[in-house]
Amino acid sequence: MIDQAVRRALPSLSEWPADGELPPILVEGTQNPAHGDYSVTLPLKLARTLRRPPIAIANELASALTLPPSFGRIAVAAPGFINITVEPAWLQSQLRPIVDAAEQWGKSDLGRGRSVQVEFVSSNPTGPLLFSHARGAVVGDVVARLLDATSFATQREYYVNDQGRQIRLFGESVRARMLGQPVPEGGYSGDFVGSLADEAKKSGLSPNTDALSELWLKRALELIAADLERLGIRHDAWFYESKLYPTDADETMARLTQLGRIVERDGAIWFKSDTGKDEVLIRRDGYPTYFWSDILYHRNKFEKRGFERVVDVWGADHQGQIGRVKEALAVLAIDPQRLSVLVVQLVSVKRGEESIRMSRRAGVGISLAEMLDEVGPDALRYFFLLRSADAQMEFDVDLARRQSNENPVYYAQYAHARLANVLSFGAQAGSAPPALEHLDSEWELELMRVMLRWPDVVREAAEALEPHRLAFYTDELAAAIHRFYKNCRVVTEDAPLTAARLLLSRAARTTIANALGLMGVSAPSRM
RNA sequence: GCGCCCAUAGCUCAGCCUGGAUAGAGCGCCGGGCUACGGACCCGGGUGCGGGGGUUCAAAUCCUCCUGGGCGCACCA
Repeated sequence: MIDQAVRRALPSLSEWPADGELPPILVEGTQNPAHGDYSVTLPLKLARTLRRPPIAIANELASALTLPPSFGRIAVAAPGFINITVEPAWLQSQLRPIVDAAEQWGKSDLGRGRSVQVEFVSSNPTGPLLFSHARGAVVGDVVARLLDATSFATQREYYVNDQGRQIRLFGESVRARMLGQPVPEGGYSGDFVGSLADEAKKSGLSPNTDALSELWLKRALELIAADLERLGIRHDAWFYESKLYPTDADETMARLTQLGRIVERDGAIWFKSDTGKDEVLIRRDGYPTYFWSDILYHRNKFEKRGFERVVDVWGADHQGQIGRVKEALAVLAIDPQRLSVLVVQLVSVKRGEESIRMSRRAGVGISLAEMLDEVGPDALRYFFLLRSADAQMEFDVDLARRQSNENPVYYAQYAHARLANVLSFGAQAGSAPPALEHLDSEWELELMRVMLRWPDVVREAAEALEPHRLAFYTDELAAAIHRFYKNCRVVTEDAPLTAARLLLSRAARTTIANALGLMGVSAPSRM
């Protein structure tokens, strides 16, 4: 709204700046409340191109700036800021709409129904999920929730590697176990293999490798889905790699051959890259490489299924593949910009004084289920969301399982529980028309200001694909709620004031419930 | 050697994309706070942008070099 007002006022400047010279963001929030709620730094930025003192530009722009009458006050500050302070009356008038919007509060039509796919987890179905998969799972899920909340038609997909040499090893490993033979080279051992062998024997399944591979896949995916379910995650689609053969593969191979991108060498089939580093697509032994199936899979997403955008959530150890997948897309005349790859950095686990790195190569296997037993889904999710995905992080198990003020997830949940409690306590208070104008203490005004940022937070987090912004916002909101609660008695003898504070409490509860909800963290009414 | 990520308070991390007015939060530490809706709370206390150049009226933020950590660079998965 303010942004538009600024844009409308611009033509009044004696020297109208070219549109292309305008920065994308004209209005920003201030850090210091003394400067008001919003500030416009445009005069400072324009000073150079207009060759005029910034303060003069600020004065001219400010005098042309018209805001809705009750909205706020405009002031110019040296060396060329335009500051805007929102009026309490305007803040107070926003409470009822928030309560009425309920779970819609914060949602927007940013995406306007455009289709986007979020592909995440997609871990090889070797068995139950490991803790090392959890971060990507949470990040992907919350990205999908953000896209849902901003009106994208979102699909959550899990890509299943059910093709290639590994899948044969599954069956061979179970077969070996059934027959009491040694584990095949590169094969698997352990509880999962044992239980599958038992199941096959009981059901009278013959030790046939293909059938056992199929059984493995089925059971492994069930376990994975169950682990994800406990984390509050459900995929809309499970896409099997084997679906890409032979049709997609043949079509794509024909296209690339026609484009002169295919070369045969040393018995293998290669992709000719502009980088000078060619990549194998089909190995000498006839099995496709991951690169080849990645190409087929992404072409399938864009061309066959018509997603406008695709978000892939990958682990840091797959970073190197981004460039070549995008190159292949470009060669196939698919705009690589339509693919966003979120790289989630590695997590190490800290227990006591000991820190263990969860890299795939290190082969450290703490199962996700085990960790969920220990810390629960809420703490797990919230901890991952308290870091930006592109920073390595340390997961402190002792802290996550601690039920005390040291654990940040309780701070936010407690704020919600407090509001729920005061609302049920206040329900007995008689109804009176709320005296909104009495919500004028610093704590009440601050709480309203924080609440009203919520839709911007959702939109910006969705645009940037940065779910951690939700967690930081939630923490800020919870702080404002706690301060309000401590300093403003809600239920009092003063009925109109009580009604007003109850309305504020309802609006705040709506906001924090929606914030926790978008993160997939529960919002308990008592704890 | 090449590519990507990271380096901000004692610790764990936001802020960087889109430069702006005294750089933030949690934990830990010290000191305070309940006659009333839940003390898992609130209030006060402070030290910091890894280093060097550069661009700019203005740099944690942009460019560059360096240092230190992580992950890749397979006819592995």
